[in-house]
Amino acid sequence: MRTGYQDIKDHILHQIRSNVWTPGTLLPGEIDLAESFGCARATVSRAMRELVDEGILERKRKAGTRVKSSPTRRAQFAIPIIRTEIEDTGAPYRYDLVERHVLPAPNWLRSRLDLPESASVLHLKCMHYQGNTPYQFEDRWINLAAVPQAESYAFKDIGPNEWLVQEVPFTDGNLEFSATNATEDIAAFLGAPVNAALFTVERTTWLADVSVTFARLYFARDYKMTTRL
Amino acid sequence: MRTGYQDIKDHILHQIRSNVWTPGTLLPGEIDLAESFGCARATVSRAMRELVDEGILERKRKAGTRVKSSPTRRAQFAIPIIRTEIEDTGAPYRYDLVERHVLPAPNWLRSRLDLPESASVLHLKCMHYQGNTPYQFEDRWINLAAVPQAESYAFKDIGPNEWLVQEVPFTDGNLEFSATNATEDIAAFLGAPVNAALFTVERTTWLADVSVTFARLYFARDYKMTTRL
DNA sequence: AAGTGGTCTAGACCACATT
DNA sequence: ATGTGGTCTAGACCACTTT
Repeated sequence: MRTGYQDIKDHILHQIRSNVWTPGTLLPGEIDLAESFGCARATVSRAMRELVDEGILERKRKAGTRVKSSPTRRAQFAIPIIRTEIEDTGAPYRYDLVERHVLPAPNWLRSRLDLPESASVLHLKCMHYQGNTPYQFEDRWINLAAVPQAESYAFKDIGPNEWLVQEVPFTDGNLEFSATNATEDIAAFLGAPVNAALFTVERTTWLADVSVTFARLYFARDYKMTTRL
Repeated sequence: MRTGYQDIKDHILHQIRSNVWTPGTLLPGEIDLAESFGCARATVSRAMRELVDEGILERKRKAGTRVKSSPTRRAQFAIPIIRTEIEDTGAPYRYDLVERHVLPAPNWLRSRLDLPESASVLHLKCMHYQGNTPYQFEDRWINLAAVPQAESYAFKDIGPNEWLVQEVPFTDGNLEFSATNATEDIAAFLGAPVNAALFTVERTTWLADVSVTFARLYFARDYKMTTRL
């Protein structure tokens, strides 16, 4: 069998794991490695490039390739559609629209989404259930200038999360994870005591230079988001 | 200038963003695209492969390449060394060891780390400050069977996080993000009211089949972890 | 100036999933 | 059986960074 880029990745990882190549170590150059593996330089190159992507190695021209000293391993996690996430647990998914209003964008939202003073937004409050258990409370704001068709959509059966994903492409976004003490309102919706610590995700998405939507997602008590390193 | 893989990525992303290629659309094959761009197939291949890695496209042999219908874009975030994270803000970093004990592993930890009944662990409580402001309370458990040299290390000046990163390689790990109500103890350390919602990270790391360490990190109030999509 | 990684090419063969 | 992506090669030239 021929030596593939995956074999080289494995070999490098093995050297690191067995402490042969410790953080900071300078690895042999691509040409040397290619020779010792008996493969083309491009193959070594791909292996090393992927290890850089995975946060294991650092490369600089002329300086060579080193084992990253603070292995800033990048955790990746997917942002699933909530319906899928719940259905994957085997439980039925249920969605409820709690409130729906069109209104002028409040100031805090205007500054967050960089909206003009005249901006009009659609504000939705929704509940997502796992079976009969409250799962997430969604506080969603949609920029009607960017997504005018949202104004005529009821969101009675399909949540804004899912609808937006299908309807509107986006180019950029950011996520903020934090913890929030449950207000009376939200506590009631989620069936949690007032002041319970809730895992909270705030998400903003943009289509090029235009902000599309902002959402605050409050998860039920004891929710944990998990990811692998 | 020659057409590079980055140009092709940009072009594909542009088609998607301008709704020419909507979710589900079948893209031309590599050979066709290579011809229309006037480049080698390998170049197109790399562009598409990276877009798959980024969660934009889906590929299946024989079936071709499609725009992913539920753009499960993967958020990536780095797990920095806390000292670096703080120093990057411009503020000085301060570390304090609060408690340090060697003890038999409690049951909950044994089951979490898959430790034998006789296992002995090092338990540390530490505080991390940003300037004089409490930043994070760290509750750390180290498997002394995996890291015997920890027993003789004082952790007075360097935190276990940083020490472990330099000292012990790891192969796997997982992260859990959640929200916790501050207990009296932790509230005092972090200067927060009792019951304040604290963003919490639980991290387990393994070296092959041996568990290395488990940590609970409680962040100060209002901490937000941010990442881009 | 020189050495390293970064990218591209043109061609080849392989592996897999559908037909 | 066929068509698609997946990978590899051998060589070339470029770009960056250090000396």
